[in-house]
Amino acid sequence: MDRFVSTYTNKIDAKGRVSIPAPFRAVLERDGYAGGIYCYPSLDAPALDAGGERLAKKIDGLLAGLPDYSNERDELSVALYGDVQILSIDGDGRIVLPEGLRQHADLQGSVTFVGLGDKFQMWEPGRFEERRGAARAKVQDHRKLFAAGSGRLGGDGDEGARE
Amino acid sequence: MDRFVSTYTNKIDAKGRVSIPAPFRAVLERDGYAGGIYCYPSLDAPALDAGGERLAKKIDGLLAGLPDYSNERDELSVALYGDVQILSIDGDGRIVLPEGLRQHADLQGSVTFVGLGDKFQMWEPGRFEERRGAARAKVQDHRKLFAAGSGRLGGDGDEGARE
DNA sequence: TGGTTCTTTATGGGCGTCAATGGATTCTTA
DNA sequence: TAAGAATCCATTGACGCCCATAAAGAACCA
Repeated sequence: MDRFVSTYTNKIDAKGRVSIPAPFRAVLERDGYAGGIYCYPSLDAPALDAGGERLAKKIDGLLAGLPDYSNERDELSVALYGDVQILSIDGDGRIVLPEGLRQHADLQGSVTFVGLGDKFQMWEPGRFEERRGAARAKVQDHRKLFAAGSGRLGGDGDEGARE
Repeated sequence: MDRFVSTYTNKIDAKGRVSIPAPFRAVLERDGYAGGIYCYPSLDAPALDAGGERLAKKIDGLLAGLPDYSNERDELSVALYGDVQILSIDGDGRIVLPEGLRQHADLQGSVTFVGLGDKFQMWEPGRFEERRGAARAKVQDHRKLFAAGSGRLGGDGDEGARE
């Protein structure tokens, strides 16, 4: 497996260090680890997005689709690249979160790492719980669509009580 | 045979370990076992859903249709990937249930494994019995309707209590 | 068919390794 | 030289891995 999956919560110590969950580190290494992770404020949430080389390439890909010197490209470049920080991972698998990033996500005592496949996010644990609740509600809404389309996943109507 | 069928109840030991029923393990191995099972809280029941690679691919399939970096994708990712835990299976066919998952399903002393074809669920035995009872009642209702229609009267002793 | 042996499973426990965390020490650079 | 940053070291607790036991089931043989 080479995707970020699952959620973990780790502490920030007095120096602002946080351990990256070991499973995520494993993914990063497989992903062509170049000494650090790419990290930037999420565009639409009080959280940080982060990932390895694959994520960087995806961003490149997005920009490649837009014409050079277009307003759109400039804006996106700034939005995407402008706030990107490369955070180096120390010998013990920890990163230091710079003040700016920490502020955006309102991170203080601890951080929740959320695997999202190609990338992962870092959340203030409380806020993440809220978000998770909302996301679940949304999935419920979409369940009918899933069921109608690509086959059944997740909860199914019969509640498992069959024999 | 390559689907999860039947129900089994196993104990949780002092370390939080549970044996996965051997028949389920056999299915998992055939399913392209990659070192662990995918497990997440059921969206609409106090239970856990779990499965192997096949289940994981279904989740990927759901997300594959959505554009990168859309709000929608992020939200679904949170609910789908973010809630998923990969539980590794030890040499004796056991998994450890993390606190969060255990809470969702209210699991304490033992777990009932319920085969649902592509995946299986884990229930607190008492709760599962309730569900099963309710389901049976429904089945009975249906039977009465059938019986009234076709002449044959229900109400015999076995009450559909087979498995 | 009845009894016996062998295999598989579930379950409990011990132990070594690794990850997370906190603190100390060295290195850089202003 | 002092402040901040990066590296190294130490502790603790969790987790993976191995073995032991017992019960249940299957296969086997008389």
